Amino acid sequence: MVSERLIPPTGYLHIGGGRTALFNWLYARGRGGKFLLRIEDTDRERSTPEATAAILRGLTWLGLVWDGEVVSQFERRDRHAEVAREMLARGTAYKCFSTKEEIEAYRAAREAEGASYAVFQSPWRDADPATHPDAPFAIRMKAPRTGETIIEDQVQGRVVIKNETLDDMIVLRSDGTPVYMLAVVVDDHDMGVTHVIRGDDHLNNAARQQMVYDAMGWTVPVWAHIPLIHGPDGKKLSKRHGATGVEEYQAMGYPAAGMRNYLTRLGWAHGDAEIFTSAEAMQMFDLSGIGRAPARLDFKKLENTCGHHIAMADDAALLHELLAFLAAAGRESLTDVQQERMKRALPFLKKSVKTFPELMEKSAFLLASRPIVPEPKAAEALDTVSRGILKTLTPRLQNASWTKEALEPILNQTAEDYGIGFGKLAAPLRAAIAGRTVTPSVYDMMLTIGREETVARLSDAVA
RNA sequence: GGCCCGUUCGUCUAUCGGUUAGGACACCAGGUUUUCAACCUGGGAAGAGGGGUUCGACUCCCCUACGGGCUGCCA
Repeated sequence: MVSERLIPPTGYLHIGGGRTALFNWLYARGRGGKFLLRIEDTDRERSTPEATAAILRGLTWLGLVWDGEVVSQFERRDRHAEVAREMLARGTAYKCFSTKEEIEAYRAAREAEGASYAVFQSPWRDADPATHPDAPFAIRMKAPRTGETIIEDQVQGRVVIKNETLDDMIVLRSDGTPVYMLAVVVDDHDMGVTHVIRGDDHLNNAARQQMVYDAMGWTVPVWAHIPLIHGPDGKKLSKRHGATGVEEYQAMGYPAAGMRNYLTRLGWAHGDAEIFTSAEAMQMFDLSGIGRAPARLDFKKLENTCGHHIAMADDAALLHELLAFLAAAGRESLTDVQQERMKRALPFLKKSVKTFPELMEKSAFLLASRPIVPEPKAAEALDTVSRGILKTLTPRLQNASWTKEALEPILNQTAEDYGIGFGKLAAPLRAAIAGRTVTPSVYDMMLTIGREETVARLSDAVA
């Protein structure tokens, strides 16, 4: 079983969080495990229903379906407090009456003494309960002060932390609310999480969390701390790099399968495998293939990967995803006629396109409706001579069977009649059919829009 | 400041002591072609620096430099 924790502070699924979810998903699904989802919403100011909804939308778009109900960490706060009290009863935690001021004074004093760092050592750690004042208290874990805590990490290796560098972490605040570090451990234990795959910003925290497992006598999960994703400049990914939210990528027109493939390869490798389906990824994915250095986002490679996936996609599924993209991007949807044409065009269009916006761009000829207004450059291709050629061609198309095999001889013959190369004929045809100079193949366009529409557009152009 | 993690072509990476250091993206050149793409062929491009260990280091150890993380009654 595998866990995944996601924090919804800014109301969207960060691309790094998306990749972490993806790794968890691949690992769990590839081994018959469960992919569980928990929203770490104990920070009430940053957690809203909208923020949570955005995260679920992002995951859903990526195709990462989770098992069971989404667990709210905040709603489990009573259970967290219960565990804190149990630690108290077991003697692995104690009541600490030190105030914030006292703690600060302690640290300041140690610093004045020239200490390079100061772990707070509470005077209440071994105090006789009889001396406890009637005052608010926090519950602190009684952490070992000597020895080492060893994290056997599947990605980072064996990480040794000296216990003397860790203070007695507070597990329950003086207002009775649990602290995140306790909540994670309790939730993971209660949910039966066996593998914790998360960002390496939690690597140091793992030592303190492991102490909680030990204090409660619980089985420590398998740890795997993966490096974070950085921006193209190597710096931590932030807003100034542009897209950081998963949903932005949908709006930019990247197909989900391509995103998954790219994100899987970002920081993970399996020999020379580059382009693969999620099913294949599940077979190959392993914690040992994860790199230890942070990886940079490379939009060119993302595009290339997406191009492969669009080309591999099933036409019906692709059309469906295209419509979803249009909705996500706030663009106008396709009419029935446009959808019909799109279905005919997809088999050839998908081969040369990397994103949905590019697909739409190349679909301009099929999206357009009569009369086609040529762009200036296209209009130049419709000079008097060219229009004469089209005038000759048009009637020849009237009764032709609408297949490439049937059309080819007709166009070739027309070009020959005028003593011109095929290119000279294709230019005005492009202008008349699409109103542009850059289009898909003239045959593909004609077959897509059909005979009636083709003849009509040609007639319009020479009228 | 302290502690922890990291560093192979521009980018993502392979290599798990012995290789002409491989692949992919990107880039450059050529080819194909009805335009743009796509596609095909070829090319340039890397072990942060310095010490060790070893017959032999990209691989193991140490130091330095540079990145990143943690160090909270935040998550």
